Amino acid sequence: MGIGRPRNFDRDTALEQAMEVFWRHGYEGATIAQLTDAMGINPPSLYAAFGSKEALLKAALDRYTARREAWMAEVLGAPTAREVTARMLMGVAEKQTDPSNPPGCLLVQGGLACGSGSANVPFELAARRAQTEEQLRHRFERAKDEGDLAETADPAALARYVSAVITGMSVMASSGADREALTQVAVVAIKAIEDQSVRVPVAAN
Amino acid sequence: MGIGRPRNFDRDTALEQAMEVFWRHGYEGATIAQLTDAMGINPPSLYAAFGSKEALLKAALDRYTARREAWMAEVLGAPTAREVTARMLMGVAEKQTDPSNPPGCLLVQGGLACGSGSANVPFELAARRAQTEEQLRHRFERAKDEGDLAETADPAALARYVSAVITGMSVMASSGADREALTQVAVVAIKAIEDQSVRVPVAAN
DNA sequence: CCAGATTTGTAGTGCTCGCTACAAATGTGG
DNA sequence: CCACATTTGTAGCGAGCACTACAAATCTGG
Repeated sequence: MGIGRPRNFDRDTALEQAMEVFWRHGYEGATIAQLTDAMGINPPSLYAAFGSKEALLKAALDRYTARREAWMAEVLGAPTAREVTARMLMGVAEKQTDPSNPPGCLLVQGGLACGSGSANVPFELAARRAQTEEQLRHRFERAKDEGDLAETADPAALARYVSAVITGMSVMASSGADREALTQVAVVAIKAIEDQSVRVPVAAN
Repeated sequence: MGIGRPRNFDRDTALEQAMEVFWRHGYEGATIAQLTDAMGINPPSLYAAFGSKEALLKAALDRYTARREAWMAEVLGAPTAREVTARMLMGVAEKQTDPSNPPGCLLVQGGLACGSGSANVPFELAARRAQTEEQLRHRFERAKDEGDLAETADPAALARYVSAVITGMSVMASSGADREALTQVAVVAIKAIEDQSVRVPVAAN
């Protein structure tokens, strides 16, 4: 009783290529032919390894979010809410214009509106975007506890705000905005957070 | 020589329904069957009246932007940059959660990433979004001339920022955010503009 | 009331979609 | 070296896509 013929492609490498296709064309815009072509395999291999087009997307989303976790941890480790926001938005401006990836964010480009047959794809993407917002909210709540954010500040509202700016930057990037344009947006956006930060009088210390 | 059988549907009414379908499902997600069903006509009538699916989308986009022109004029008529931004963002929060329309903005929901056969649709949408940004930039340039914005303010950057926030709010709305959540975002976002506004000492006048 | 012009509804067209049946190929265990 | 398990490439499945050929229907002008 043998173990069978071994597959001759690397699952992670293939998934990486699939992610790029979804990123560039969206879930519905990406065809199986494009995917298998980019992955360097044939349709049966794709279905044996991932199950379906939608399951392949979810695997790609998992890979995408997992890759950003290390960076997110670094961002959230900044000492103040202002610094968290600054690192976040400046990092986003950089990452979303990284020429080694398609522009924008997979969680947005993947598909905001889909046909009736793929109605749950937008929900899947929205749920993953919401995770980032929640991480920011927790961080801002901590900042408020630590006295870093003003007593009147609303951590949930601030997190929603930063999340919205990130999404807006993502759409801008996907439609051709360059790094400088995104950085300008980030710089302005940060001011709204500074406004709610407790200013430590540096000279007085 | 007769004039022919009269069409028995109203072009504008049908276009209105088509716009809703594109808004809800995106360009690629909307099928001709869904469109003709919503419009209450048959495919040959659609093609005779609009030419093609893509031409129908463009007609819907024209209708969409034309409808917003009156509102935009009112927004841009506000006396200060801060007030323009406030009216803009608060209005967006309201409009994008108007239950009589699909949530979000057609210029975003229409399709950020498309398949290779519809590659110019995202460009078409981006160009129309850019129009709003340009209107804001002109208004902010005027505000700077009028001394309403600080000398150090960058009208183009501010316009890009407001445009990005609008887009971010649109995506949030499309994924279920309610009016209150969007309003919170707007309130925070406005602070970044206030920061660059020249404060008129009210009590001193 | 007829001739010409246009729209209508029916019923498809060819094409591409996501997905899979099948047999040859390639590995391991006995 | 043979039996078995799994993957591979080919080739094509039914379904749904955007779009249209066609003839009946409905108008106006004479």
